[in-house]
Amino acid sequence: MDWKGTLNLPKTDFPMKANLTEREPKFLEFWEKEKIYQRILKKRANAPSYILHDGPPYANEHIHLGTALNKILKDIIVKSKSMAGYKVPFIPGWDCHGLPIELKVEQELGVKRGELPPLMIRSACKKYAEKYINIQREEFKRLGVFAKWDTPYLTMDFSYEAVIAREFLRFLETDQVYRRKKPVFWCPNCVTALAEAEVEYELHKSPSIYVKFLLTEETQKFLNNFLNIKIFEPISILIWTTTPWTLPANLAIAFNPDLDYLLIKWDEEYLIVAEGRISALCAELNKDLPKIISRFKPKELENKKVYHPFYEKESLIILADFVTLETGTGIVHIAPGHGEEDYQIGLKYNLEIYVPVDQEGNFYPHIPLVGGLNIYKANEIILEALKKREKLFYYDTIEHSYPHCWRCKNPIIFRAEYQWFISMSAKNLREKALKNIENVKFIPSWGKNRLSSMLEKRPDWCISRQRVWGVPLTVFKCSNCGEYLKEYKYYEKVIKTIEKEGCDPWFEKPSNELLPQNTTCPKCGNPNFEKEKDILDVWFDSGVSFAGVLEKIPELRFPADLYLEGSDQHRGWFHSSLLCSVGTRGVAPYKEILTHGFVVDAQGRKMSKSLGNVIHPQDLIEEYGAEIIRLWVSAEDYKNDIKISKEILTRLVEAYRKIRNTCRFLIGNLYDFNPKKDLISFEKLPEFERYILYRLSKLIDKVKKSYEKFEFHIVYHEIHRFCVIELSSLIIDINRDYLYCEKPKSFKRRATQTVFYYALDSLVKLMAPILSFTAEDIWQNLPYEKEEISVFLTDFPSYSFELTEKEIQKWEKYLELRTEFLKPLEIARKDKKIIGSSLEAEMFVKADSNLIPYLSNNSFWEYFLMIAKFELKDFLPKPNKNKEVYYISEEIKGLEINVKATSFKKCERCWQRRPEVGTLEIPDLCQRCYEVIKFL
RNA sequence: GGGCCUAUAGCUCAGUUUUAGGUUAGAGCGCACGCCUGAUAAGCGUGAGGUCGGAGGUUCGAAUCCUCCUAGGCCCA
Repeated sequence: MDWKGTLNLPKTDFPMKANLTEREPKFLEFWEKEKIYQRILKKRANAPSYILHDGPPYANEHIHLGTALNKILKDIIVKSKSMAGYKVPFIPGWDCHGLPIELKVEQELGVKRGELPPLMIRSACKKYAEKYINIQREEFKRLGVFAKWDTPYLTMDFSYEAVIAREFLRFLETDQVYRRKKPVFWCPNCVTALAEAEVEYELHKSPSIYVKFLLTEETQKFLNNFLNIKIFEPISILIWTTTPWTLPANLAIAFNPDLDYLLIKWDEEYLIVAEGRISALCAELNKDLPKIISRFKPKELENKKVYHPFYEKESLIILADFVTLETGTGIVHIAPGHGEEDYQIGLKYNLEIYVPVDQEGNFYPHIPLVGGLNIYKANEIILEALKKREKLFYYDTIEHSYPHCWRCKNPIIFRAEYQWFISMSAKNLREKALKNIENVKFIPSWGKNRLSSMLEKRPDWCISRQRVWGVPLTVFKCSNCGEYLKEYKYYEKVIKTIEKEGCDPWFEKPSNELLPQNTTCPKCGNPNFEKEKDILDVWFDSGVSFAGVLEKIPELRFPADLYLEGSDQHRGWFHSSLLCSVGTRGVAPYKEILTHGFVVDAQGRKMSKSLGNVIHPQDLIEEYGAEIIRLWVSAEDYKNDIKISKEILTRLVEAYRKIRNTCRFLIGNLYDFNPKKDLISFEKLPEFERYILYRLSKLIDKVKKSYEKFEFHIVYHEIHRFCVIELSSLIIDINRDYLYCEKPKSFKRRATQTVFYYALDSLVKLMAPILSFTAEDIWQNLPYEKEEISVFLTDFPSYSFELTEKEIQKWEKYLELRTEFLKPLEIARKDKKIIGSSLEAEMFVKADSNLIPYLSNNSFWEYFLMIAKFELKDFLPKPNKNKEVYYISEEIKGLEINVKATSFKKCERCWQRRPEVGTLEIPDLCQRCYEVIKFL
C-alpha cells in the first residue's frame, strides 16, 4: 500500500527556482501599474515624515555599481522607514550642468570652445543630460528602487535654475561674494581657460636655469649681523626655474621655514642654498663641493628684500611649507599670477596677483624688456638679460612632464584671471559652518572630523567658471564706473525670466532688457550695464538643493533628516550644501549624514579600466538579477570599502536560495491554514513552538533595531541565520512529522502551522526593504487572505513572544544537549555504519544529577532528536564495540551516551520506528498513523 | 607628500569604543565526509579551517591600549 497519499504534503505554486532575471520585470510592472509607492505615501499621509534627500547623480553616463549601491541603500531606508510607520516622500534628482557634459557635447559636435554660439551648445547639453536622465531613471527603476520617478528634480529645470540664481544673489547682497584674480590653466593658443579635466601631461623640453637674486644692502647687513660674519662682497640667493618668462612676474622668493640653509662660497661667489640640495647640485651642475661659510634657519630672513635679477625693483623673502628638497635649490621663485601655490602664498603675504601676460601669451606692451613678446621669445630675451647682468648661475634644458591642452596639444600656462569667490570669512561662514555641524549626527562618526578639518583649511570658494553649460552668475556691472549692482531689486526681473524661460535669455538678451526699466547706476547714474559672462560652479547648483527641493516641495521639509552619499562627498555635496545653507539660512540642511565607501574588487583595489576589474550592474542584472545586487548591498558593511567578486556573488546566491526555499516550505505547509480561525494562542502552544516564537520575536527586535541604525548587514545575517537554524534545522526538521503525518486539523499540526504563519509573516515583511522582489513574490503567493495588496503597504511585525528567564535557560540547555547527542549519532552513522537516518537509532544516556531534570522526559527526547527510543539510565552496560557507540561528552561533564540500532519496525506511513508496528490491525502502521488513517 | 579611514577563518560578518583589556577568538556560508530521498537542480548531521595585516611596546594578561611599518580606499597636494 502506498501511504503517501494519506499525508499532508506541502502544496504551493511558489517556484523553488527564482528565475530572477525573468520574473523581476513582472513585479516592476505590478508596482508601477498598482502605483504601490503612491499608495504607500497615501496610506502614511498623516504619519510623521522622514525626509531622505537624494543627492543628484551626474547625468552623463550609465549607472555604475557605486551609483547602484547608493540608490539601493537609499531605497532600503525609504522602504524600512515607511514600514516602520513613517511617511517617506523620496524625490530623486539629477545634476545636469557642468563641464563633463559640455566637453562631451563639444566632442560629439567636433567643435572647440567658442566655435558655436552658447545657445547651440546649451541646447545640445540639455538634450544630452535628458538622454542620460532617462537612461539612469530606467536603470534605477530596474533595481527595484521606489521613488517619485515622474516628478524628479533636475538642476536644469527652469524653476531650479531660478533658485540657483536666487541663492547666489543672497550671497551677493549679503556681501559674501567678491571678485579677484586667481591663476587657472590657460591655453594661449585656444585663448581660453582650461579645467583640470582638459589638461594632459606630456613630456616637454624646457630651459632649466639657476638664477641669482642679490641681497639688498639692508638684508646683507642683517645677515652679517645674524650670522656673525663680515662679508662685503655681493651675496645672492639661488633659485631654480623652468619658466624664465615668469620672472618678470616675480614678486617674492620662498624658503621652507623648517629646512637648514647654507651660505656658501662657490667659484668666488657667495650664494645661499638649502643644505639638503648641496650634493645634488654638485652633481647636476658638475661642480666641486663649495666652501661652507655658515648654516642658518631662514625664519629671520622673512620679509627681508632681495633685488629682482633684471628689473629695478625688489622681491620679498617669504616662508612657505610647500618648498621641498626634491628639485632646485630649496628656494623657490614666486609669481602669484602664474602658479597655484604661488597664488596661495601670495594671498598670505598680501602680494599682488600680478599678471604681465595677456590672453594670447604675449607680454603687455608696457612691460619693460619683454613688452609685446610672446612668452617663448621672452624666454630667450630674459636669458640674455640674465647673462648680461651676470645673474644666470647655470643654464641647461630638461625634458619633464608638462601640462598640455587636450585640444590643440600645445603646452599651456598658468595665468591669473578674474574669478568670483564666496568668502569664508566676510560673514564668518567658516565659523558658522563648523559650529553647525556640531549638531549633525555622522555615521560613521569620523565623518564629522573629516568634514570639519576640510572646512578649517579650505580657501575661499571659487564659484565662477568660464563656460556656458550652467547657470550664469547673474551680476550687472556699470559700464561707466564698474560698480556691481548688489541689491535684489535689480534682479527680480531676471529671476522671473529664468523661471519662465530658463537661462538662455541671460546669454542672448542685452542687459537693459533684463534689468528693470530705467535702471541707473546708484553710484554714477549711468544707465548702461554689462552682464557677467561666467557661469556658476556646479557644486553650487547641487549645493542649493535644500532650497530648490526641500523648501520648494510641500511634502518635504528643511532641514532634511538624512543625506546619504559616498565618502567623497565630504568635499563634495555635504560640503557645498553646508556652505550654501549656512551662508543663507544660518543652519545645516541636514540632521544626519551617512556615508558609504567605494566599490572595490576581491583584492580591495578600486575598479578601473586599466586594471580590467570593472563589474557593471547591467551585467549582474542579466546574470543574477537585481535582487542579488540588492542582497549584496545589504550584506556588505558599507562603512568600509565594499568588495564585490564572483565568489561573493556565488555565496549570496546560495544564501538567497536558502532564504527563498525556507519561505517556500513555510508557504507550502500553510495551504490549509486560515490564520483567522486556526491560529493557536501563544499560551496554549507546546514548549518548543513557544521557544521558536520567542526566538522569532528576538529576531524581529534585532532586525528592526538594525534598520533603525542603518546596519543592513546585520539584518541580512540575522534573517539568513534564522532561516538556517531556527527554521530549517530546528522546527522544520523536527516538526515535519507533525505536518505530514498528523490529522490535518490536529493540535500538533496547527501548532506548527501557527509558528510557520508568524515566521513567514515576519520574514516577508522584514526582508522586504532588501529582498523587495522576493518579498513581493512571497506576498503574492501567501495561501491565506492578505491584509494589503502589496507587502510594502504593511507595517513591520510587532509580535512579542516572551518566555521567562527560566524557560529560556532550559531551552538553551536543551539545544546544548541536542548538539551533544547528535555527535554519537553521527559516529553511529559514519564510523560504525549501524544507522542511516536518526530514526533508526536508540539512545541510552547516563548523566550527572544536575542534568537529570533536563533528561527525564524520554518521549520528548525521542521527538526532539527524531530517534526511535531514548532512555535515561542509572548505569550503561558495556557496549558491543562493533554494533554500538559509546560516547563520553567532552563539552558537557558527566554525560555518557550509548547509541545502537533499533529493532523496532518501520511504520510505512511515517517512517518512524515504533515497538507496536506489526502488531496492529494494519501491520504497516504505528499506533499514531493507524488512528489517523481510521479517522480519514 | 598631507588629512581621514580600513585590515578577525576560503567568503560575508560578530567580538574592540562608553557596562572598565581576562580562561581553549565566535556565527552563517563554502569546503570535506556521512545521511536522507515525502522541501529534491532540495533537506539533515559531523568535521577540518584563524600566530585576529606585520613588528615592537605597556600589562600578571591584548584581536581589544600605545608606537612604527606594510597593503588598500576616499579626499587633497
